[in-house]
This record gives sequence, C-alpha cells and structure tokens, in this order.
Amino acid sequence: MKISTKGRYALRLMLDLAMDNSGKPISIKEIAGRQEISDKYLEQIISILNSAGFVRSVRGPQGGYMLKNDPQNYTVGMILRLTEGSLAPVSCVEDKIADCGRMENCATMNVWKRLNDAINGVVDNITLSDLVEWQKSCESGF
Amino acid sequence: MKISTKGRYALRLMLDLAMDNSGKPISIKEIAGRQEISDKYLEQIISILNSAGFVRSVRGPQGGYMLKNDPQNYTVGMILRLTEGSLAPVSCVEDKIADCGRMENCATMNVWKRLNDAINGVVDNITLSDLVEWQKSCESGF
DNA sequence: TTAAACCCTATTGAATTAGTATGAATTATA
DNA sequence: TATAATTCATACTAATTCAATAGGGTTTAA
Repeated sequence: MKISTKGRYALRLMLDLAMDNSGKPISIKEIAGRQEISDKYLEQIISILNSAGFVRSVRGPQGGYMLKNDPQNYTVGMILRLTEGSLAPVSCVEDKIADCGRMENCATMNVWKRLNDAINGVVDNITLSDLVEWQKSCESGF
Repeated sequence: MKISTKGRYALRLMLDLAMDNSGKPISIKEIAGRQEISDKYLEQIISILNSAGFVRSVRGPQGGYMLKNDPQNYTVGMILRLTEGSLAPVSCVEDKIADCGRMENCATMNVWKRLNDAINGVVDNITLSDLVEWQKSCESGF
C-alpha cells in the first residue's frame, strides 16, 4: 500500500519545474542534482510525463524541460495516476471494471469504495500551484 | 498502491467469523469454501490473526476459529495493519519514523500526510460490526 | 565540429506476492 | 484405542514488480 519512487519522484520533478519561472528549460541533470535522484532514472520518469504532454522538452545544449501548462492545471492525482497507474486500493473499484464476480461480499466492497473516495478526494484537490505555495512558505520559514 | 490479498482475505475472514453467532468454532475449510479462497493460504493468514489474539482457535475435530471479542471491538484498520503492515502511503509518514532526511521537500510531505490522514480516517472508523450490518442489509436485498 | 542535452531499450538484483507442499501436533468420536 | 478432522509450523516456488543501471542513439547550440 505504498506509492512507489516513480510517483514520488514524478511529483518532486513537476514541483521542481513549477518552482522555476525563468522561462528557460531545465535539464534533467540539474533537477536530479537538486532532488538527489539518479538522473538516468529521472530520465525514464520524465519521458512518461513528456509523452503524456505534461511537459515540453527542448533538445540539444541548453535544452531541458518545462511545464506545458500553468501549475494550477495539474492535480497531484493526474501526476500520480500517470506514473503509478491507478490509485484504487483494490482493482475492483477501478473505473473501468464494472464487476469482479463476487458482489456477494458487498460489505468489504463498501470499505474499498470509501477508501478510494478518500484517496481521490485528497489527490484530486491539490494542484501543483498549491504545492508551490506550500514549498515557498516552507522555505521562507513559516 | 494496492491492498494485497492478504489484507483483503483477512477482512473477509473476520467478517465471516463475525457473521456467525452460533458460538461454535468454524473451520478454515468451511470459510475457505464459502469465500472461495485457498484453504492453505487462509491458514497462514488466520495464524497471524491468531497469534495477535484477534481470534481463538480450537484444535481437533469440530475445531476451528471464533472471534475473541465482539465485532465492534475490531476496526478495519486493526485488521489491515496487522496483515498488510503499515497503511502509510510513504514510509516517511509512518508513526515510528521521525525524519527521512529530506525535510526540504515539505510540500510533497504535506501531500503524503493528508493522504495518510484520509486513509486512516476511513479504516479506523469502520468496525467489524459495521461490516456485519452492511452485509446483512446487502443480502436481504436493500 | 564538439559536446551538452534529450531519447530509447535492454538488463539486473532484490524484494514481494500469492500461493503450494509437506508434515507434525492435537483431540473428538466411533 | 484407532481414526480422522482439524490446527500448527515451516519450507519452497513461480511470477511479478521495483528501482535502478547500462549503453547506446539523436538533436542542436555554440
């Protein structure tokens, strides 16, 4: 019942990009250094974000990545679902799945539904710009 | 980010025991048959519940297991944490851990804390007797 | 032309998952 | 007392996932 490094790193990566407002692309190496994450591993993760259109890449020297949209357009849920896959605590409550063949245990199903709702309620209501704000107030010592 | 079969089976197992009020022990085989779970695997799971004192065992023929306490004394959280281990979405927010060495990313930490609270808020506020009630109203067609 | 960056795919060691398998110990009952 | 039903204990395993590492190839600014 853990979020893997993939999702956690992706979130830190996106926050790192969101914290920057220079307008210039930021290289993997730079982010990996700041976040103390293997740059080769980060490359794989950002490629997922790239092909999903979450970031824009600039190749060649002075290249790197930047957010494609404004921070308030990304929820934590979007980022985690993209990198982690579904956040549903059991596959039965995943959107696509209608039935898992054991509707007789509806009581436990109810638990998973509530858990799922609670998880979604958190991740779908925090945006990258919330994270930026939190991070800034944190770094300034409040 | 999934609850494993261990936790899910444990919950169905405990609910199965809670649904019974005959006062007689119920065998693994019986439960395994009803729940369509491998009895050998269930054995392993119930042994965890047994050594934690959640259930009482009776050996020999006509033996089996029964709940040690009333259903309202077990929360879903107790059962899942025992069988799954911590339900914290990242190890940083686990009770025992004070610091994970990267307090600089407090923004993402805040996400994990909220997620943790949301998860605990669900599982710690549902008891086995809630499950029994849900299950009964489900089976009766409401 | 060079080198800094992104892009792509394969490999790997460790851990976890979801069970199987085997047999021992206990005990009600015929 | 013999049998069989049950719990108890431990070892094993195939498949998958995790968290990287490795080794290149492609693009492009300077």
